[in-house]
Amino acid sequence: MGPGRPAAACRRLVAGGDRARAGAARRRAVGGLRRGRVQRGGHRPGDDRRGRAGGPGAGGGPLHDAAGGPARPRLRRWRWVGARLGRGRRRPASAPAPSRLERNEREQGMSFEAVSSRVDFPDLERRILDFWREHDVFRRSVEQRPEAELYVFYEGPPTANGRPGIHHVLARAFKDAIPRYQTMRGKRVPRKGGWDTHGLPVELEIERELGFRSKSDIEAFGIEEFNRLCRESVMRYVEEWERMTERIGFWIDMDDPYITYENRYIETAWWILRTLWDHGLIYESYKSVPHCPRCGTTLSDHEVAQGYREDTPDPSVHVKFALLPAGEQPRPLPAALRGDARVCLLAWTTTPWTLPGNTALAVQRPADYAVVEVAGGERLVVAEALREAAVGPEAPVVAHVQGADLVDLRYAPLYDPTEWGVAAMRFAPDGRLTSLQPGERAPARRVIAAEFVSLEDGTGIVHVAPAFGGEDFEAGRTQDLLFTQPVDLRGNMTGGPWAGRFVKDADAEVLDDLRARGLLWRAGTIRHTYPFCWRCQTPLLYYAKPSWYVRTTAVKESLLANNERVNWYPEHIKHGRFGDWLANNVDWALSRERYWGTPLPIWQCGSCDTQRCVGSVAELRTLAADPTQVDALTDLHRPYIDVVELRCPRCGGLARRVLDVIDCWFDSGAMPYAQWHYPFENQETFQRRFPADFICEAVDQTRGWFYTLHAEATLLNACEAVPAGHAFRNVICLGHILDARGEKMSTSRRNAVDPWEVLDEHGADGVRWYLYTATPAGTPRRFSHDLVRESVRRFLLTLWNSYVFFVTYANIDGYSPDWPDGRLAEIDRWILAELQLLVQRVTAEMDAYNPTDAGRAIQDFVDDLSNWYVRRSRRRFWKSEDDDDKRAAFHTLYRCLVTVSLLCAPLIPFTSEALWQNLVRRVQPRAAESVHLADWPPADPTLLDERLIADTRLAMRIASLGRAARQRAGIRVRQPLARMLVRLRSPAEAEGLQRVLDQVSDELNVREVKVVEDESPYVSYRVRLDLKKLGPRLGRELPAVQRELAALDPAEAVRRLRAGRLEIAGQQLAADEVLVDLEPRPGWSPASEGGYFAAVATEVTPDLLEEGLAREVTFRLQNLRKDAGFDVADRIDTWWEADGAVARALERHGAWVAAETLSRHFERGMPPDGATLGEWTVDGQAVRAGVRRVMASA
RNA sequence: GGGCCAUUAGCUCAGCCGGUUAGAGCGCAGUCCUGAUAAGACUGAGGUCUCUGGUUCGAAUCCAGAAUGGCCCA
Repeated sequence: MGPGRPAAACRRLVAGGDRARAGAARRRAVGGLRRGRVQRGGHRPGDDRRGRAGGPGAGGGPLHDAAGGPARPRLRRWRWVGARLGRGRRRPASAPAPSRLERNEREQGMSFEAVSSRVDFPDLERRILDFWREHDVFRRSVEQRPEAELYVFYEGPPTANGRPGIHHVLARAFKDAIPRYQTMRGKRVPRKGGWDTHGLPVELEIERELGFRSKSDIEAFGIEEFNRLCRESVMRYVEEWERMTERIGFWIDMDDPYITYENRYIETAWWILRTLWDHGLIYESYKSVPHCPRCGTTLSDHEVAQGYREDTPDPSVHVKFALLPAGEQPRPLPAALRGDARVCLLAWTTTPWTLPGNTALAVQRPADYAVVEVAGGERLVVAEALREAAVGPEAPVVAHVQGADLVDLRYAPLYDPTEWGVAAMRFAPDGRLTSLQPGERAPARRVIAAEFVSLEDGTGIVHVAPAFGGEDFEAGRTQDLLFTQPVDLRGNMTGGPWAGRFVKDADAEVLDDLRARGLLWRAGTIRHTYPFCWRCQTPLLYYAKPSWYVRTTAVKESLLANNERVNWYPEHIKHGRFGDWLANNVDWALSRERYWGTPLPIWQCGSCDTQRCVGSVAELRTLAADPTQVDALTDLHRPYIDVVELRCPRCGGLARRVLDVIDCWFDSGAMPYAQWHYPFENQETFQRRFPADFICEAVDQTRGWFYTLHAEATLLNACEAVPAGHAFRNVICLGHILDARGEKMSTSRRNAVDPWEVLDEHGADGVRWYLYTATPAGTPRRFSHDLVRESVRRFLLTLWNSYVFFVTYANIDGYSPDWPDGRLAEIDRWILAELQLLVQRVTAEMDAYNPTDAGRAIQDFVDDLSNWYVRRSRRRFWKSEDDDDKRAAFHTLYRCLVTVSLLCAPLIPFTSEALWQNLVRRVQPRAAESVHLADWPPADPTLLDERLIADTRLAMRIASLGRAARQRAGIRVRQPLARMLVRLRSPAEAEGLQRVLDQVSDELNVREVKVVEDESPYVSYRVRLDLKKLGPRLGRELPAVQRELAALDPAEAVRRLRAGRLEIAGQQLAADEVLVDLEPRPGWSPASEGGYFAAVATEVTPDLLEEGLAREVTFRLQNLRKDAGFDVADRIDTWWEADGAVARALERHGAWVAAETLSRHFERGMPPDGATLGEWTVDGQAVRAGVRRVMASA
């Protein structure tokens, strides 16, 4: 028997005896597990082998019994949560007296409910959900924390107009993690749900269902019924949202949510508007606005921002505007433009349909314009800088003029809509548009100078149509241009040959017409970025019309200043995307000419035009011409509110409401106030819960909710109506989930992944874990089943298996956390040190709103726990003596698992709960009833040992080197080797490795690991400079030193270096400034990496060989046991037949093999009938064996 | 046209306050280990660290420019 083996052998023998004593309970636990495997897996290969090997007798006796025959009732292992919860249901939550069943199990040593490694996470999660529901865990987790320790979370209301997609799961997963964490940190985190119910999306859904094509369809149908349908449709989706929300474990109070369509919510919105109105921050203006012709409404800036589409094809046309003859000009023509030939100004446009609205051409005053001659003697005027691009290089230039020379010249209109019956209008001195009075002369169409004219594309001459573009409108107002609007709000031409045509459809016909008239110079197609309606995908038109605005530009500086108080994650959003947005702030277009939304509370007098803003229902009643109309209102929406007329306080006339509703984004930004019906109710609650500590949404909300929240807070704060100018202190800004093609997922694009499919297959925790750890919150991520599956396997299953391992052996030994302490082994102190590091790290990351790195740290820890701690410690759990070492191992693993379940709780609430219930709650009745009612674990600095962590990392690294060395020599690990040499990077490392050396030798199956400094007998050398140290010292001298060192004999260099007298190129080099690598010599199999060197002695002596063969046979026997379906703890009789070295090995190491395989008898000879047989070739020899289970005597 | 972010192995991602031979997981090939593990280890194949310049003794890392992609703005 080889050195070090006898003791292990003895321990194993005793272990077998001890297991036998553990009795029936254990067999129920572990044996049942085996049965479950067969049942769940169906027909498995192992069954076949067993049948063949065992022959006819295999069907009866103990085998039959163990395989799940009728002899024992089946255990409900898969329902452990349910079983546990079932009991919990019947007893008062606060009086956890152990049931008789529990006591029985305790007496039998069953500390924990048996669990299987073959876990069904979705099933497990459903049971946990039942548990939470029945024990009201969410509510209690909030209410058990002191009110004084408030942590405020705002729920960004989902738009309830569509089904939830996987991208919503992402947002809700992140929204959930932080509040759960803060709760465990002792904070009270109320989480009031909310629903965004208003707006175009909802209307569109109904329009689609009713088959409507325009607003007039709605009017004809009736606003009352239309809005009723809108309200109903919203409730339809809310239910599915609630289901998804619960399923993924997002804890939010959905029993008392704020709903933006409720009267009290609307009333708060009115209060906000009234407050702003009183401070002059609301105004009406006639402006060019982005208009959706299908929805028939203005879009706000941030709505437009949602809908830009790149690569949109549009006409790209150069159009000729003929100058009027000299006689009709207000001043003499420049010489270059005189003559008989027709002179045209060449303008470029991508919207031919706007040409009928043209009333001016703009040039840049200081720019140089060329006059070129083209076919037919016609002359074209175009900016010199763009001449070649616009008319080609071949056209001869006949003259140059300045932009200034062109200003004020008159040209012939391409079309004159006034002839089609379209009103001619002009701007009044106050900026408002007025129709021309009869007899009033219209402003002439002429050339103007403008700043916005580009010399980078087009022709340097810009077609101006004040009815459409924003710059055009402003030019019209400031330069007194004629205004004609030949297009209606539905985007149809209102007169002329194309009356009734949609503008985009009219484009081609306009071009045909111009071509026929010789006014088209060139027509092509351009692909550019163009805005579309963010919901209905109709191309937007810029259209001049009256609209209501919030004067956000008045508080721009405050918006910026208040942003400084917000922590953005990722940080770059703050001064990047969001900061830029604020810096480029424009007034908020507030009104919408729609139906399902918060009614704009502005009434205008029919006689004197006086406008007033109403800030509450009570005020409305006081002002109403007929207060009973207000009393009768049960719904503040249109059309009911529209009938309320006010008595004008100035002239006594009747005032009617301006029929608009407001931008639904304003609703969402009103949420901090409106969710409490502030200031009409809950003043104190509001004060305590403003601003929020935390919000979280996807990055598109920078222009959406993040902005509206921030803007309304700043505006109200500027009005001194609320105590802070920022609505949130910390915000996680999530990157989008992309589909397989890398495109953003969204309901409107209909490419969203169905979350149910993913949740049903992988479980919520798996999905959550993937979402947290795959990429940092702010970066976009692709989503696929495979990625989630991998995440589950890599982390959840690893954690689960460590947990199963613990429970299995804890039950065998009747472990209980109240066992006395053991004496910690180095490996225990190591994993506990790692655990402290983990606690610190996870705490810091969660404090920094970084679940990603928190999760990754946990994942790394669990990997170490499973693949080093548990793997290396297995035998310590098998040992039977109730000694210090075993207790230490159990306590250590227990502590790790419990702590991990706490650390994971905010991220994977289900699995954490499962661990907690079984590991903690079951054996410690006074512990928190749920992991989510427990406190966050503190780090224990006394357990933190950085040195030990470094030493163990080193041991792992050396073990890896050793495995590589074995691999290279082709010697399997089961074959013991005599020696391994290790050369480390420093004496300090050598010292550190000493205390973990036995982990290395055991892992590598070498009898001795020797750390050497002078490795010269075994190796040759290679030397390199330590650049990190020498770089700063030597600088430019470094390459020379490097050259000379390379020329030196390495062995000589090492000798001199160790003698402290290595001088190269005039530089004295210290021992730690040169790195020495080692190269192999015969008899040793080396491996080296990163300055470390290891070599195993490759000689296999007969002694070593025999021990290796004994191990080999042991391994085969263990597999045979497994195939036979024996329980881990079953004792067996073993017969074997072999010759030669194998026989010698088994004779010599028989006792050890017997102990390892729990063999009561280990005999050479023919196995009897009924034994399970195995036959193998080991070391070239045939080996046969048979095993038979010994009936338990208990 | 402008801004922000990204670009590292076939895929998903680390690394990035400059340092020697750039890593992990998945996938692939082979070998091994294993009575907790549907796991694990080792080896191999697979990288011009997007490109071009610059700074530096030294650049995946810092700087400038470009390209590509995503998001946002105009």
